[in-house]
Amino acid sequence: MSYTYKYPRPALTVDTVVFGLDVDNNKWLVLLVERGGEPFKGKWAIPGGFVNVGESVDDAALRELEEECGVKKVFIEQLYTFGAPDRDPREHVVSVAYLVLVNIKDQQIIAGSDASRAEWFPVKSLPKLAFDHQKILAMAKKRLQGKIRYDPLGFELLPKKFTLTQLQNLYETILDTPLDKRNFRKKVQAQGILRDLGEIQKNVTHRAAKLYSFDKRAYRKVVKSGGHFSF
Amino acid sequence: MSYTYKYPRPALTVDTVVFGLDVDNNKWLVLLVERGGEPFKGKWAIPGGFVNVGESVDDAALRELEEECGVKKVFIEQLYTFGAPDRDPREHVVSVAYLVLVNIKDQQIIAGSDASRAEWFPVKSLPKLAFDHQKILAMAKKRLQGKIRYDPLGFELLPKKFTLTQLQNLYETILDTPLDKRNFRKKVQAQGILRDLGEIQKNVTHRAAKLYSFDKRAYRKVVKSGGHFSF
DNA sequence: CCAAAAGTGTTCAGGCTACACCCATGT
DNA sequence: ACATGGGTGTAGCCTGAACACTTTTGG
Repeated sequence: MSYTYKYPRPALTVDTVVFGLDVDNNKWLVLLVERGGEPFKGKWAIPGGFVNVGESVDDAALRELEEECGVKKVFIEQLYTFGAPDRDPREHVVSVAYLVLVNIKDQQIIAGSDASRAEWFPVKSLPKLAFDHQKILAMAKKRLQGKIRYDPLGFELLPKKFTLTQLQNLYETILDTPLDKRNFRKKVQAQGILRDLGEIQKNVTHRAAKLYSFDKRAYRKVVKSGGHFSF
Repeated sequence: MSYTYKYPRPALTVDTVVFGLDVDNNKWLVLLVERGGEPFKGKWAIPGGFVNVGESVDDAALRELEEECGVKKVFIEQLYTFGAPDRDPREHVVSVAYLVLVNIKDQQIIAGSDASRAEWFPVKSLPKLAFDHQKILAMAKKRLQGKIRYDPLGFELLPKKFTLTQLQNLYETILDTPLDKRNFRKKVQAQGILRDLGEIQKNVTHRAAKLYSFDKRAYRKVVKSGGHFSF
């Protein structure tokens, strides 16, 4: 079976930049898949695939994520569309890139899937990537770094229950800069969007920290009343 | 002639939201074209058209802008990609939307072109739009309102030489909020990115204001030294 | 008792807001 | 002279930055 059109069409794909955080070692991670076929066979790439006709581009991104890496129920947001005609050596392929954030602990189900292997890499030491994926990834990094300051995205990378130190480590890791502990805590707590769970860490070899969760409800209230988040 | 593919492909288009500013009447304007054919014949729409194979998506946007409205040499930036399968009643059409800013005075060459009429509409009183163009326009408005605060985009909407009052009016018009004159001037001038041209307005019936231009060179210096613009 | 991380306040400087009057020009 | 917009300074407030010690817990 085949499909014919009056004018030629570029192919349309989605690519999903999936970020995670190694909370214990403070490493910013990205999920890559090894390409099983040409071109760039054996090279690492951002997961992605073709958009089906009749399927929204957003849905295609979600579908590919699940098919290729078993990733489900995640934060996803459109990043940018890459449309240079030579970005794929075979033909003109336009790709809509997405930024995806996951809590690694929830997603240990990764890797096993399709033909291709999936693996987490530290953003700071990446292999050479296929296509223009280096460029896409660079943009995704910049976007996250920019947006995390004024949008409570970061929580997507943490477990549901987290300590203030973990939250601070997250910001320090993504922004690649040290932050003052007291100032950080004051500022975060002043926002009124953390719920103190009344629980503490278990199995730590030192004073146990209080556990918090992100209070989405409170956050929406803040936004509605004209306020806004800023880490 | 026709083109055949193994799998069906969505069509790919670009849509360009072109904003202008009526400096004399402080009106935020958008350029629309009247559709000459079905669907939505006779309705107003955002200018746009199909992406050619072998042509980058950005280039397609520039080409359509010029073909359809005679708009040339402008600020352009990718906005978002709209990919719902039902956004065009004929078939699945994915559209990459662009945000375009022009100085109306430079672009009086508009309107005359292609088959379709082009016309400026005040953003505050728009006709019903074709397709999902209402949604695209809403997004473009929000993007400009958001970005104008921390990126010196606004200058693209003004003539090369402008007064501080015109600049303030621009911000008040786009942000839809009144601003304090003294504070505005202090803040803007503190950024050090305006060049005092040593000229004054002509043909005004009151004290003539000094003319300024945006100093791109100085701006880049500020950015390089870690600073940033904020209106 | 030692190691390791949790938790907590104050001071200072710079930026933001609010606010009102005189100036230059054309008619 | 008057109408119209152009142009200017100050004081209070709030926010952000710098900075060090005590507490809790497990080993």
